[in-house]
Amino acid sequence: MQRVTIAQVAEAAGVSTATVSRVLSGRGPVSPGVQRKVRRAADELGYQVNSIARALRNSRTDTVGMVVPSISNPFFTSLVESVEHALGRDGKELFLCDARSDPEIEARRLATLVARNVDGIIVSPSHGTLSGPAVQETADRLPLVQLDRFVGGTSTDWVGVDDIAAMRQVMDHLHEGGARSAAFVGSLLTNSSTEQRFAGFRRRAEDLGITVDPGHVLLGDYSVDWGETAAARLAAADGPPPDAIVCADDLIALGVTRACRAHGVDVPGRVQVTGYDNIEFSRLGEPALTTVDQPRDRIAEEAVRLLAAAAAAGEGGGDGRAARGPSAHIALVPSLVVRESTRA
Amino acid sequence: MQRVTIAQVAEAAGVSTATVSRVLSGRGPVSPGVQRKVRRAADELGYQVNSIARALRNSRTDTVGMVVPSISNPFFTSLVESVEHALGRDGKELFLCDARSDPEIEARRLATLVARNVDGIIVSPSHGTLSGPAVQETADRLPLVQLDRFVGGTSTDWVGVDDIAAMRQVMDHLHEGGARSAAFVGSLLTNSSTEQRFAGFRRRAEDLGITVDPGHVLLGDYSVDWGETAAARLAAADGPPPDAIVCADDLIALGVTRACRAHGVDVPGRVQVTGYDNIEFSRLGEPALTTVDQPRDRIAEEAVRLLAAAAAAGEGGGDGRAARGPSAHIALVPSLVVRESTRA
DNA sequence: CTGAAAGCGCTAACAA
DNA sequence: TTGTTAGCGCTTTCAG
Repeated sequence: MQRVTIAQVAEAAGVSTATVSRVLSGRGPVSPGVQRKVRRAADELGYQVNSIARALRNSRTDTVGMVVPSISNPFFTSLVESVEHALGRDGKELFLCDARSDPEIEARRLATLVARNVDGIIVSPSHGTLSGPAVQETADRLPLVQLDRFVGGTSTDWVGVDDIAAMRQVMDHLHEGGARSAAFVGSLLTNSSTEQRFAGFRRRAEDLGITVDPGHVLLGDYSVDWGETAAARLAAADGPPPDAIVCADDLIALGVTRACRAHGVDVPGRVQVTGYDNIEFSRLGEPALTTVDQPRDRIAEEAVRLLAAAAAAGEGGGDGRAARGPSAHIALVPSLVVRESTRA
Repeated sequence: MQRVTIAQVAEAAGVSTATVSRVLSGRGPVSPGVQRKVRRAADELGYQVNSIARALRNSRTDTVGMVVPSISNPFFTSLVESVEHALGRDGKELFLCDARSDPEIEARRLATLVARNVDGIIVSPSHGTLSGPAVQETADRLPLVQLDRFVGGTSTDWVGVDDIAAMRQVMDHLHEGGARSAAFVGSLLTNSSTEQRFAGFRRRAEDLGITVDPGHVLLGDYSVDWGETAAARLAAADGPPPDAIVCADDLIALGVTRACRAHGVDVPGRVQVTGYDNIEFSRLGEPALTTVDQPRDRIAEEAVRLLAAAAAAGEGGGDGRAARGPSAHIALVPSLVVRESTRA
């Protein structure tokens, strides 16, 4: 069962391949009678475009590549869903890649996407510095938008949230709940999310006079396990424990609350805990997490818009990248979702 | 910045495009000296294959398409990870599609994958019957393997677990824990997972003399919300409540245990609860879930193997599909993971 | 061992 | 309105 080509349809309909192409891609004038004939022949033969051939000819694949640090992190999967949805409206497809939080794999993925002639790339870089070269190199060849995280030393469009502002809200809320000291649990400072969130945390803590013991800053990775470990360390440490534990994401916070429960530490009575991202499971912890909601749909929409704009500019303006103006940095404002892990 | 083509490399190296192709694709004999020259030229120009052109020429994309009902279900994301990993070893890429549990979207996705000339398709059909036509039609054109779920009336390869055997283990375990009656919470019986699991549940319950009140079979969808709702309904129903609640997946079970906690129903003291899939979050519930672990890596490996075999058969044996023998049905044996939501 | 040339399936000038 | 033709970038006979 060979695939049906446009030539076979043309023969069956008694017209030229050009006409078939015009009918099926809906471009160019064709008389209604011929249109019907062609369509019928195509249907009968079960014709389906060969989008590889079309892509080669048009040098456009109508596909956008997306690279995320980890597909098993619910935050990224929901971001992927939002992006896919936003692309769907433009009739574009998404080619998804998982970098496994490894800049090398990430670089390979990016190269693959370039080789596959995707029309643009959306990437949430795994590493705050090591991801730089590959991201920049890719951006030199294709429209590229960084999402959520970004990497230093690159000049590309970026869409994400204002982590500093978010942390301000978190700290103010904890302060109102009576927190006088706080701990921070995040990942190693090798990605912009943690960096920014930590910076925001530290800055606002200072403003509010909230104490941050140097031993109360624990950096590991974005996982439930790390949250549990970190909480255990805080419990075991000398000196007074913190009134609040601010986590760089919900997975960590879920681990922290779990460990607190296991050790009989009351949340939020004894210690308040906050997460970040508002993943679906954040309300399932015990107690349900107070967290920061990122406007994923908006983020995705903006990213898709920027990509489309870049693609348009690239087509018109001669040699692509260089033609565009300075890169856009769009920071959306996240909102605090208060649940039961903090004191209202 | 135009993309570098093989022709430019050829010119720079002072050889023909054929030679460049031979060097870069590693096929055909080329003298070492020329090889070096070509490679250097390619590096300097920053050449990268155009896999679209290559795919058109070879009619092979080295890409496998995968369609899952929902990318936000952690079970499927981990299955995706396993598949991607298994494919990576064969130098193949994964094109992932989310069907949003909608057979129509699913059909479109499948058609797109065919149009894109993927080398094969792995699909976990959204619906037990409505997914049929599209899956069968796709399977007539391309190597296709159904994963985890399958759809009636199709003859394609399938890899999954033996749900009946799994449920036997679950029921035996609950029985040992003293269960005399049980409820089942699943999705509407429109996919094979729920069907099989329910069948296994019912059959073993009968064998063991465990009572199943007709009102204690609740069907909704695979979500935490539905689990909560179902638990509330069970609590509100007349008559004696069940000793055990068997859930068709972990999300539902998470919802059920959450609702039990909210209503002050002791798990597993008052009622035992089981999940299915062993997603990462299953151990985070309160209490941690007893569940069924699916051997995802094995499932993924088998699927990839079947796909490769089908592709090989298709190439050799004239007209693809029809040439192959009867389809393979591989049911792996899952294992029970006992945690705290049941009585040991 | 290397080069010339055909062609994968499609679309877009250009002609008719 | 329709057909003819060239060519996207690559690989692969077939000659040399």
